[in-house]
Amino acid sequence: MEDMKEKAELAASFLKGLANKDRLMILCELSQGEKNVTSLIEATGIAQTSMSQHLNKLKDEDIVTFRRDHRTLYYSISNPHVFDIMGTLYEAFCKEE
Amino acid sequence: MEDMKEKAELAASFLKGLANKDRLMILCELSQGEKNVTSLIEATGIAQTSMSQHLNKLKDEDIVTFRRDHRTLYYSISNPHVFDIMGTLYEAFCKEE
DNA sequence: TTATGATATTATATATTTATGAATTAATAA
DNA sequence: TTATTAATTCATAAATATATAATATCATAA
Repeated sequence: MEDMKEKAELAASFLKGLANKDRLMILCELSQGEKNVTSLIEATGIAQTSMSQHLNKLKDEDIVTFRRDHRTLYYSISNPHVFDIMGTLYEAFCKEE
Repeated sequence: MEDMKEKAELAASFLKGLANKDRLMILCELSQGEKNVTSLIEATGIAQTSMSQHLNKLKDEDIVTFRRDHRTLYYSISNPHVFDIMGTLYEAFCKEE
């Protein structure tokens, strides 16, 4: 009851992490494996400051994580449920018949 | 390429339709079958004006539809992909171990 | 050290979303 | 007709999200 409201709030917050064109494009890239920030910028055309902010939001929602190698940060998807959602979105919007 | 941006925009818009605590609670109710507005209000505690606006947004995104029976409007989920997403959210946030 | 490359943070303007009160429509019963 | 029930629409304030420019940090190479 109240429990359900809490769950709904958590779930909504998670979905808000995904519900943005740029962040979906980032996740689409990351679904192929880890990528560093510069290559994400090149692949998507998203501005550097904006990329940082989007990655930060994805981190806040525990959707992605990263590791550092020298100067370079490699990001990757850390929440397996994201793959399910991406799969559904692919079915719904990217499949031609 | 550009194609992907369009798809990402559509998908983001769809997710935004879902990414709200109140709308998830509404969809949770509707996942059991069609419900009229008054019973949705009773079940969720969402204010009447707010309920109307949320239902309208869900309609805009083609997530729900409705039929009228006399004075009463019965809403139901019209997009089957919503069930997939709800299933993933259930796995991620509502399953205790 | 200093310069450079890779990325994050801060500030801020703009746009979008959400909440709420007041008024409105649509259907039916009295 | 008029009143009532069921629901929507409109207006607007408050909260959040997004975009962008400027600055800062951190690691490394010269």
